[in-house]
Amino acid sequence: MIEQSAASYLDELNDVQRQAVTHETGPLQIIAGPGSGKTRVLTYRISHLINSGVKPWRILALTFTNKAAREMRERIDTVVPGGANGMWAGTFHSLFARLLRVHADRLGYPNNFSIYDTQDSRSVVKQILREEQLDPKVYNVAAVAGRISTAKTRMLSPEAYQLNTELKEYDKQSRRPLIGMIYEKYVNRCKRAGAMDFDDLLLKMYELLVKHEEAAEQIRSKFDHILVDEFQDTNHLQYEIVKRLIKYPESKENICIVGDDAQSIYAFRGATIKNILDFQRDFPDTTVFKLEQNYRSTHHIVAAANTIIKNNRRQIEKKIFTDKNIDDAEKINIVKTMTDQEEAKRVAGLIAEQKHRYHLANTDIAILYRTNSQSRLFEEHLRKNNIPYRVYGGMSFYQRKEVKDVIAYLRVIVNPTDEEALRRVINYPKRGIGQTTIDKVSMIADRMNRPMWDAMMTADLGRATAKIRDFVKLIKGLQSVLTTSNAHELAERVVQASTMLSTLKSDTTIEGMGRLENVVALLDGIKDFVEQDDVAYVEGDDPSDRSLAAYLQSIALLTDADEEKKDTPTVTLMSVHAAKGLEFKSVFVTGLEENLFPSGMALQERNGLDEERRLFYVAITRAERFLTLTYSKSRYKFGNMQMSSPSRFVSEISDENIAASANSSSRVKSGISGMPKRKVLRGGGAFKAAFTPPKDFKASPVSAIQVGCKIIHPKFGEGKVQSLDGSPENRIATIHFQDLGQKKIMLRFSKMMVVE
DNA sequence: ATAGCAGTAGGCCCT
DNA sequence: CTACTGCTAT
Repeated sequence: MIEQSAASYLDELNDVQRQAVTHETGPLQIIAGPGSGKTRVLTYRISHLINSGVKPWRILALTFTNKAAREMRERIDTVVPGGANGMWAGTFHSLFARLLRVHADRLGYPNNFSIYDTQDSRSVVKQILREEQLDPKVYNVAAVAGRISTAKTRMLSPEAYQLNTELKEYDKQSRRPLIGMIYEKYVNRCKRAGAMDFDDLLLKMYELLVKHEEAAEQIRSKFDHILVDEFQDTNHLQYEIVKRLIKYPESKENICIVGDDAQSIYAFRGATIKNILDFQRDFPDTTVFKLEQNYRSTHHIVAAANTIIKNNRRQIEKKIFTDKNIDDAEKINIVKTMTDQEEAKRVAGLIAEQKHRYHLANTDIAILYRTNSQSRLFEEHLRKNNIPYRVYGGMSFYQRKEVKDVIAYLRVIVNPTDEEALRRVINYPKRGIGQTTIDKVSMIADRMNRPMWDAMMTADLGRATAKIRDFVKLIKGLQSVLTTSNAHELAERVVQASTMLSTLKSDTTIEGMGRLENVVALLDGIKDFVEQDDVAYVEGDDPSDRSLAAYLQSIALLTDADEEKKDTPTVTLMSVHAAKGLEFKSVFVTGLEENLFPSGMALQERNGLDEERRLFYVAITRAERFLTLTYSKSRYKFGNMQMSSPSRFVSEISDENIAASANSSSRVKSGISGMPKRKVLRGGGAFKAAFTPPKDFKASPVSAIQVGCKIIHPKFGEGKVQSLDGSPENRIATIHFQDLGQKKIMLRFSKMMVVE
């Protein structure tokens, strides 16, 4: 029986793929180039394991997005009908959250702990900064939260952070010496709120495995096989956890990691290729397979990808090849425009043309960009051309205010100590509880060393006491039906009882109606969740956890890539990061300009350019047949028109793979030498403070500002650059202004135009 | 003490 | 462009 079903799928594989799929026990590493059938190998391998008698619930498959896990499940089901039932497949965060629900009490958290998203985390930091009266300009919220996140990923406790000289020194240099103290307060706040942030889901899992042997043993013994997808994008902490799950006495070390160092694009948030190298050290018996045959793209695209990635230093050696040597395969098209507007217009036009000429469906086409803010112009022009599209990323459904509000109510009902959720709804809809009262509650809570909720139930708050008690009563009333009603019924009660529904209904503006629609859509979504019963059965777990807590957990950990498709087939607009793992017949990679792609920030970081190049590699290898690269000579940035030069990546592609229409004249070599010369412009220098910039004022890129340049500053007027100081990203120019004398200016924040 | 408004400063990278 | 801050009316 095994042989028969085996034959049907093993025949679909090439030699290397088959060896990887049928490899029996012991550590396994699969290096998988783009389009090399990685997902197929992974799903067939799991199917094969199940066919050979491994119980699905003893398999742990860690993916990067929930969508990837879902698709894996579906594909396994087509090979082994019903086979994926009970398999542990999901993201690191979602599976660990599930395991932590069982063991949270050992770590001092309630089992119904909340999950703080990035916004919540920042809001906690902001509270602390306000209380400590730290200058928000110096202590930038995002930067502080970023430092805390880095510390957690490096497994440093607040105490360890305080003792780490390197971190201390860095903080001192960036004039934020108190980050260690803020970190400590942050951790206490989260703990008091019974909340874990995204990093905690990993960190606490690690803590559980290291410090709580009984729980660790229980978790380890659940799994016979562990598979990790996109291993190149895991961070150190994730790898440490995986190691502790699989390395123990008598372990068969059935671990399979799949990845491609050339597609590592998350170093900026701690992913490290070092994990791959460490893996070979930690598991010396590892069998390695390299999937090098590309089944996705034409030879032009594969050739371009190979040429580009060769420019990177140190990488695992491999040569991607294809036998799709179609003679008339379309070469790569390069489109150059004068403005970003025109770029969007051309792309929309080309899409219309391709659809017509090659009978492409909307879903065959994707527009990729480096930053989400670039989507706006494409949307505009696609609309003009009546091409349906869908933008992924950016503000997702669950990040909208009204949706977050409903969810915040639900969070408070499940876990009233969740302070971020509480703060969100304590005065929404308006019930006369202002900042002063909230601050007072917070202070009392601090003194009691208890959650705000406790203070709200008991403390005397003067005039506001009655209002607060009413709110407490509202929440308690909803809590009392928590066990008797399902998540959907409860959510309906919430919007009624909180008067959110009537408040929204009374708003008859277009936006107001949209908000109401969103809330209704959310309720529908909760209903779907409650009614859906095809969720994996997991041995030892509640087979059908449709509870409100389970719902909240599932939505807290959604990623951009998980957004559901609408019914209408659409053209896809997304960032290159979000496009990882996807493929399209026709791909437009846009905004290929220096300081955009590669991004200016990345260029200043060590190894930043290499990561940008890998990102470009990922972008172009998404294409099956048609690849169009676009760039513009100018672009609006920060509300200013900026000149831009073509990305160096474009010139790294060999001419033989580029379509003839994109002749040499459009292939401008990158560099800023092409800066147009400008006449000296005299602004209204007569009044010192009231300088008005000339009409054709255009900010020049920072790189264009050199010692000796004459510049015009929009406020200070004309001046001459005396000297440049500081790091490249924090370049400080000393400028002698005609009217104001010497001034030091941070180039990052000011917009100046070079005149000579 | 709270709510709504208007002006302003900071900031647009990817999770 | 937008998310905060401070002001003013209630």
